[in-house]
Amino acid sequence: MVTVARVLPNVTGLDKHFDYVVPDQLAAGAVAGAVVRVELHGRRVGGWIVEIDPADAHDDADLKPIAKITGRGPDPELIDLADWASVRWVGRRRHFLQAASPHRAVLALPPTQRTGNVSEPRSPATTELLARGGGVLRLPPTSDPMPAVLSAAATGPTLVIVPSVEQAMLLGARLRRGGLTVAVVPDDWAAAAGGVDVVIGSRIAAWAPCPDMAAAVVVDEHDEALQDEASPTWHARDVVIERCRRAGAPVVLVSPSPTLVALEWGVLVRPSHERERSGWPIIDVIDRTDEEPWKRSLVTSELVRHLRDPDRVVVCVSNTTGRARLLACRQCRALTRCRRCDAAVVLDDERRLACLRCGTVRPPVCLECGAGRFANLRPGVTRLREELEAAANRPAVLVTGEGPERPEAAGVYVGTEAALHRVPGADTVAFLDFDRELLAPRYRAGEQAMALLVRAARLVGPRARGGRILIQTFVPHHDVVQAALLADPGRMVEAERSRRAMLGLPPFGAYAEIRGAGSDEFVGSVEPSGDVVIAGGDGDYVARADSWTALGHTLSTGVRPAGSRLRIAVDPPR
DNA sequence: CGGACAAGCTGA
DNA sequence: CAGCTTGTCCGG
Repeated sequence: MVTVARVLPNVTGLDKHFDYVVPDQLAAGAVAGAVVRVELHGRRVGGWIVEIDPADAHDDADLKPIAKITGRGPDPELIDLADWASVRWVGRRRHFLQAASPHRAVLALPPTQRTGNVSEPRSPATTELLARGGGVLRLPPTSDPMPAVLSAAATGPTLVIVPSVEQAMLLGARLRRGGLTVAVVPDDWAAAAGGVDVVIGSRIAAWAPCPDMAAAVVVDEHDEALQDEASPTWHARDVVIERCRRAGAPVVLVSPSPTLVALEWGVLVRPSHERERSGWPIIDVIDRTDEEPWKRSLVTSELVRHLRDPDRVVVCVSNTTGRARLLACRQCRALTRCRRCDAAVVLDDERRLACLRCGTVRPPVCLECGAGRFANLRPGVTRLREELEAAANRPAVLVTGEGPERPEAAGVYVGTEAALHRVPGADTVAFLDFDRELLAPRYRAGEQAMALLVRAARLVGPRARGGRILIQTFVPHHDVVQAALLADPGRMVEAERSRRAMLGLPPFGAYAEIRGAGSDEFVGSVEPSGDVVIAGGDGDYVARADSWTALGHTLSTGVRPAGSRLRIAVDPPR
């Protein structure tokens, strides 16, 4: 009786498994998840054992032997999770198994190093949520997630996801100083697999080993960095939720402004309004409808007053990279908005007003006053820095994605969103043209705009330390603006919920974009089923369904044409 | 994916 | 019909 191992080769474009014989001398390491090398079509390729002695094994006597066991890989639970994710995000299993594997070969695991030492103050709210089986914890932007993580770690081995590698290293170091054993993945993959108190990392940690996992914490659940922007567009929050559901472990999603997906998934616990308010900076809303829109100046008198304060470091943010143009009625000054979904609309080639978010098209007539002439409010690009420098009477430094990682020190910075990442500290953040974020033609625009405010809040600090955010907008009563102003992110939820429910958008529906060379053939090969609707044409499609499983299973029946550069993006962030 | 091989095309 | 290109299939 020979042992047969089913192997998934780590070869791009091939998502099939093959059976091999396990030679006696390799029997010890030939377990499900092991990283191996096998001969395939005359070449040595890497791969993973996905199953030992499968029931439907290739029964030919001439199976080739496994050539080598390279090292450890994902446990069987993670292999199953990769199968689930390959349907959920219509990706190849290989992609997820790679995420679940160490970067360098791991031959043996270090011994378990668990202390269970949790000494520092914890978060009673987290403890309560964990006891209830998990949920959503809203914390103001300037408060520390560490107590929540400690509360989880007090229950046993804990998986922690944070948005960036730097945050993982920082929080990991703090947890170590607190006496816990910590594996920062992917570097400490072997230690994580051996067993530690806390396994922590960026989104890839959703796939990290965490034996006997007792709980998981996702820090900054709203952060876009938790989703892979390349296809498959998997989201670490959703992977962790499914992983913990299977393992019977509770998850706590922590965020200053939880997404609608999180709020639909679990119960919300939030701090007292006083505590939440004190954790936000002061928000000043500058209503731009007070000015003449065709003057196009982003340099308002209120902004100038702040720029001229020599004691404050001011960061001015204006995202000029976006394509969406902003129009206002020349007669009544009202911003042109979509009648159906409220997003900003643009003039298309046929001089109609087109919504880039929901596709609704209407004649070029102002909804407020019926006039037919519009002013383009799109501001200038690099000239802005000069304008602000002149207005501020002190030097202003330009900060963009192309510039240096650390800009030279200055009192005034002007830049794109990158400035919020690169400027080391500030007293005031001014969003010169917040409507571009707020009304962007993406269904998550509101949440993404709120995420920018959260980032700005962390840069300037809480109101007690003088932290201040200026928001220049034509829509001062927008839910997102009001939510920030009142330090109550819950205020933006209801409107968002009903809009998404009406349009069948996540979490009330599932959708995916299919585009690129080969998409016409792919869409033609999909077997229609259930409520899945695919619309579009000419290499650009949108598929919709009531649920992710229906969508994923249906799209998985599609055949990717050989050599196609097809991109299937399930719930893409942008 | 990338090699093998079959079918299709060309020029003598 | 050799010699070459193009396309499709398959791998254990």
